[in-house]
Formats: sequence, C-alpha cells, structure tokens
Amino acid sequence: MSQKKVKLLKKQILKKMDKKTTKVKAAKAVIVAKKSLKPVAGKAKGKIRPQVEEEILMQPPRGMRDLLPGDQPYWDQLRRVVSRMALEYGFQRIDTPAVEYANLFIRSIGGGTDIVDKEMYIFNSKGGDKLSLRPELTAGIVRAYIQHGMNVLSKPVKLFSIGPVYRYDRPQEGRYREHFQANFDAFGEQDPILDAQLIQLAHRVVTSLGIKNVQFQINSLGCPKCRKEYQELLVAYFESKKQKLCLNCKRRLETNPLRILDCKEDKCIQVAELAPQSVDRLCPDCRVHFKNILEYLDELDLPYVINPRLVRGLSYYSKTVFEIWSNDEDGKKHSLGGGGRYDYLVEQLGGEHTPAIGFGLGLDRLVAEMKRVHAKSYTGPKPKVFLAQLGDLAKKKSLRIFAELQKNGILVAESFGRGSLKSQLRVADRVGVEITLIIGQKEALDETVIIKDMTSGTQETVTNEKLVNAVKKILKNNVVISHSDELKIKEDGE
RNA sequence: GCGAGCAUCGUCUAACGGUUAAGACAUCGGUUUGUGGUACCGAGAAUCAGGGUUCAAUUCCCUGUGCCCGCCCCA
Repeated sequence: MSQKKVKLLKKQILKKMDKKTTKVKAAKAVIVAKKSLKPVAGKAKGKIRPQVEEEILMQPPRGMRDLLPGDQPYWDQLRRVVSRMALEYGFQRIDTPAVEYANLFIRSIGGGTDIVDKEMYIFNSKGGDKLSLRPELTAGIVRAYIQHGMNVLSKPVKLFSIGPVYRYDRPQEGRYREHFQANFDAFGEQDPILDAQLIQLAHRVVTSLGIKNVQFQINSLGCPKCRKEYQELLVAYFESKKQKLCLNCKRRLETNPLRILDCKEDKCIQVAELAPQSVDRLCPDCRVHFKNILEYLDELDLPYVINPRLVRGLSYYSKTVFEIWSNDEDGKKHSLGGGGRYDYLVEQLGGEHTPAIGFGLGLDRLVAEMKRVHAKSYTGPKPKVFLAQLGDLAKKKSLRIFAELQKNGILVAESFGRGSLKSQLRVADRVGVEITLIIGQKEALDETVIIKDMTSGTQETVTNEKLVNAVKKILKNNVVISHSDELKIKEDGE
C-alpha cells in the first residue's frame, strides 16, 4: 500500500470520527437503556421479571454493588494490611473458586442453619451438577487442603484467602449479597495458643486499620462429647419452657437448639438467660482449653467478654467461637468478623482428623468502619510529570516519549485526546504535577522537549536524549517533598 | 421472609395543581486558535414505570419497580 493510500484511509477515518457520531450514539444508548429498564420492571408481574434480550438494566442485581475508584484507597490499604499481617503470622495465600458443589457447603455449614436453608445461591450447571456460589470461604479452603494433601506439610498449615462470598439475603447497611471476606485458617494444631494467636491476629488487623474501639466476644461450645450432653440438657430445659419461646425458636428446638440462645426476641432472651451455659458443662479437656485461651488473652491485654450465648451461624464449630465487634460514637455495635475452632470438619469432609481454627473478616464492614473513624487510606504514587503535545507530528512522537519516560521509572500523566495546549495544561494543573513536558510542531522537528516548571512557570528546552536525565534531576531537587511523602506511605502500611 | 421511609440532570438541591422543570457542584468547549490554578461566556444533562383524579400532574391517589433503613440472620 502506498503512503498516499494510507493517508487517504486515515483521512476518511478521521473524518468519520469527527462527526461525533460515537458520542451521540453512546448517549442515546444510555437513555434507551435507562428508560427501558423501567417499563420492563413495571410490566413485571410477580417476582419473575421477563428478560427481553435487548434490554440492559443499568444497575447491578440486588445486593451487588460497584466498588468505585473513590473507595479503592481504602480497599488498597485493607489489602495491604491483611497481606502484611498474613506474612507476619506465617499465613500463605490460597484462592479457591467462587463456585463449588453445593453439597460441600451443605455438609460443612450444616442444615438447619440460615445460610444453608435460605441464603445459598444454588443453581444447576448445564451438565446437571448442583453448584453454589460460596457463602463463606472456609469450606472451599478445607476442600483444597484435603484434595491437595496439605496434611503432609509441616503443621500448623496456615492459609489465608481474600475474595467475594455470596448470600441471598435482604440488603441493608453493611450487608450485601456479594461481599468480601478475608479468611485465616490454621490446620493441624490443637494447642489453645493457636486460638489466642488468631484472636491476636484479628485484633492486629483491625487496629492496624485505625479501628480502635473493638471488643471480642468469646465462648466455648465444647467438643462433640460434652456438647452432646450439654445440648440434651439444653433441649430438656427449653422443652420445659417451650410455650414461652417465639415461633422460630420452637422450630429451632428440633433443628438447631443452640441458636435459641442467640435469639433476639425479648421472651426468648428471658428464657435463655436462665438456660444452662455451655461453659459450665465443658468436659475437663475443653474446660482447660478454654481457660488457657482466656489466660493468654489476659496476658495480651486483649479486650474481650465471655458471651455464654454466642453460638454462631455455622454448625461446624467446636470449642472456641469468637466474634469481633466495634463500637461507634453512638454506642452502636458493628460485627466485623468472627470465627472459631472446627476440629472435626476436616475429617467430616473426608480428610484425616485435623484440629483447625479460623476466622473471617467482613471487608465491606471494615471499609465502612475505616471511613467512620477517618482511618488512613492508601493512595499509590502520583505522577509528577505531565506530557502535553501540540500538532500532528508531536502527537505521533508523544507515545514513544511517554513510554520512554515510564520505562525509566518516571510516572507520567497525559491527556493526549485533547487538542489545545491550554486544556492540557489545565488538566496538568488538576493532576498536580511538578513539571509539564511540552512537544509542539517545532520541538518535534528539532527532537527537543520543553520542560516547564509548574510552580515557577519557567521553562527550558532540552534534547530528547537528555530528557530523561533532566527530568530526573529536577524531580530529585524537589526531593524534600517527595521523600517525606514516601515515608508517609510506609507508615500508612503499618 | 416481615415492617417502615424515600424516588427530579452524573451529584446535591428547587419548583401554591398551570415554569421553556430552576440553581449549585462536576463534565466538556470557548474568551483571536503555542502556555495552567482565578474570572467571564456557552453546551450537554433529569421528573422511575403504568394507570387514575383534573381543563391541567414533578406535585394528589392506586399499582408495580427500585433504593434505603430496621427485624430475622450474618460478615
């Protein structure tokens, strides 16, 4: 193809682009989508919404949300702290699928729990498999632990994971159908010091984020032996008071009697207050285990209260269970996470007997809490250089110079799509760069670049070869500011 | 699953039942086209949907939908 032909083609394309057709179409499309989503919803009868192929609902499904750029500094900070703490405590990262066979969750979390009975996203694959979006992280991690024979690794095997989990529930403040959790699990160690260490870890993660006003609630459910005895005692007690319980709890008496302790209905609370407590019915082993943990926590000065009615919504727990709560200035409490021992889950899912303990943190809630207490967020390095171009020739050269600077570790901002130098400088100003590089027609021909100091307004012209060094030198001279900036970032990570 | 509240430009707000549906912030463009923060000018951008009452509905009523909050439960 001749150069003329190429140029002609380019001209035609440019001409087309010039008509702003894309912009207009895009705008119209949005409106169409916006308008159409309402009628579709409006015509819907009942719960099943007819999905017309062309319709695009301009919103995510219920309970799902976008994490917008403005919030990302908090999430970044959160991920940094979690990764840092995981490293300190010897946890290695594992990622498991968001989708597993539904039975994995049903068997681990247990029937009779709300999670399994009404909050699971269960669906059939095209192949006919019954699958589910994970409602929590531990089950998948245990599955992976067994499947990959991690029992041969030196104990304890410590794994952490971060990812989305899904629960079909009515959304409200701090509760989403898709939310993110960080999960820490330690396998193969039954010593109570692990329990205490994980609670310490949870505490350090939360406080490192700047969330200060936290408290743990802790309880022991006992091992299967003493738990069974206790449960029988409990059922006997509640049977005698059955008529005073709420409807839900009457049902729980059959399905999940422990949860009656956790009921928020006034009448049930009254009954539950006088109920036998699991901590009083622990077998000698479990009693010592629990006592040891409390001693460790006292030694660590961790703020905790024993809550004999703490049960938790997953039935695989044994012995230790705990939750982390924060208080806001109005005295309102927010649950940030929780966990406990599950010494029998691994064998229950087909592995060898492996004592284990873990906990999860609700990241969406941690972010909300960080905002509430105005905690530090992490913003990455900002560009201190802006590259402006003027004219066709300069424009063509700009991408190469841009990449050249980036390769040399100089972060460069730009707004190549803009035509006038004025508008580009305006953007440069908004970005807050220290210097702006300007390539015009003249500079492009001369193989030079204008360096403009944005604070003083002075400019100098350098050749392309000297550009990188010249920029580096200027930035270095301004090091007083940038150096302290970097220190700040490092402190943020603590 | 149950209950309450809310619904206007991207965001925040305004409009006795009668307005070309207003303003601010943000966005984009411009102020003689090669120089930024301010200022000035301009542009685009909304009444959730359907039905009813009415001469007239953003406004009143009903239904639906959505959002949000609380309960249950959880993170």
